[in-house]
Amino acid sequence: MSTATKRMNKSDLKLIAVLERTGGFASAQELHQILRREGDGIGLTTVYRALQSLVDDKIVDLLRREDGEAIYRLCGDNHHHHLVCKSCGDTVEIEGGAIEKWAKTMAEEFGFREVGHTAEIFGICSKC
Amino acid sequence: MSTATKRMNKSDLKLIAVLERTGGFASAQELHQILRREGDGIGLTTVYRALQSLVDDKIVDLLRREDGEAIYRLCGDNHHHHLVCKSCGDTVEIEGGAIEKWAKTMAEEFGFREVGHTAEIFGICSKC
DNA sequence: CACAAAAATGGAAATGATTATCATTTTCAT
DNA sequence: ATGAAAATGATAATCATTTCCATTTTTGTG
Ligand SMILES: [Zn+2]
Ligand SMILES: [Zn+2]
Ligand SMILES: [Zn+2]
Ligand SMILES: [Zn+2]
Repeated sequence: MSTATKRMNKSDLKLIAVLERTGGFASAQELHQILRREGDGIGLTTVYRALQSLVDDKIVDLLRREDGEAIYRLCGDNHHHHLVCKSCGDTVEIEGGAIEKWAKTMAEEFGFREVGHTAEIFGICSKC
Repeated sequence: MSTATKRMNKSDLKLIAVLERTGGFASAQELHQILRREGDGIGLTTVYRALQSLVDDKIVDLLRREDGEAIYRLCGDNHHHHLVCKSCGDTVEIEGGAIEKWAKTMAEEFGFREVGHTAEIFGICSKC
């Protein structure tokens, strides 16, 4: 059996730990700030490098915020979607069962692989 | 009959024309270069402004390249979603029947009104 | 342990897209 | 014509991400 040697340096592990702890998505800048706040003097460059390497190894997912900023999350995290109020900003986390199925079906139909998706709902909440 | 007042200035029309002519997606920088090459001295600022306005008016779609750069494309009037190849950028317009239902259901369940949604699927296409 | 080679690190500068400013020009209604 | 409002575009400012490069840490070997 060939061993898929994972080289995982200290920084990689740190980033994984933070991502586990925070859950969900975070940008490189945010992750860097969190680590700094916790007393870790890790450099921004290293954060970017570690994230890049984790993405290459398919350990974290890379998506984009609406403004184009890269955001990362641990692969395999059960993700959820959001229902956001355009007026007060209140947000509800919702399951996306139907979406997951839809994305998968569509991707298959058109022969896409390594598929991901984004989906958000926005409107005016009952309080507004 | 209510008048759907569309204010459409010269620059907006230029951008629409270029997008029609080129078809597919293009970034602001690319669109600017194309116009320049054709002898139009339009400024980059104006290109960004026009595109932003067209996006607001739902006349063009805004997506993201893999590197986060914004790309624009004329959008058909009927609401649809996209299946985008992360590698070559090829895009398939798809119907979102399941999504529409999901968004509506979720919104109702949580008492939201004036609801909209976004949903995109991305992956690697069969050619890549 | 000693020591050199390789890997990792991080500060500073460079890059590149997008946005903010602001003075000037064009459009428009009276 | 004429003043107000909208549009324009050059320039500077932002801000995330990359590059560079010098320094530090880790690792393998005798
Ligand atoms: Zn609300
Ligand atoms: Zn989902
Ligand atoms: Zn492709
Ligand atoms: Zn839809």
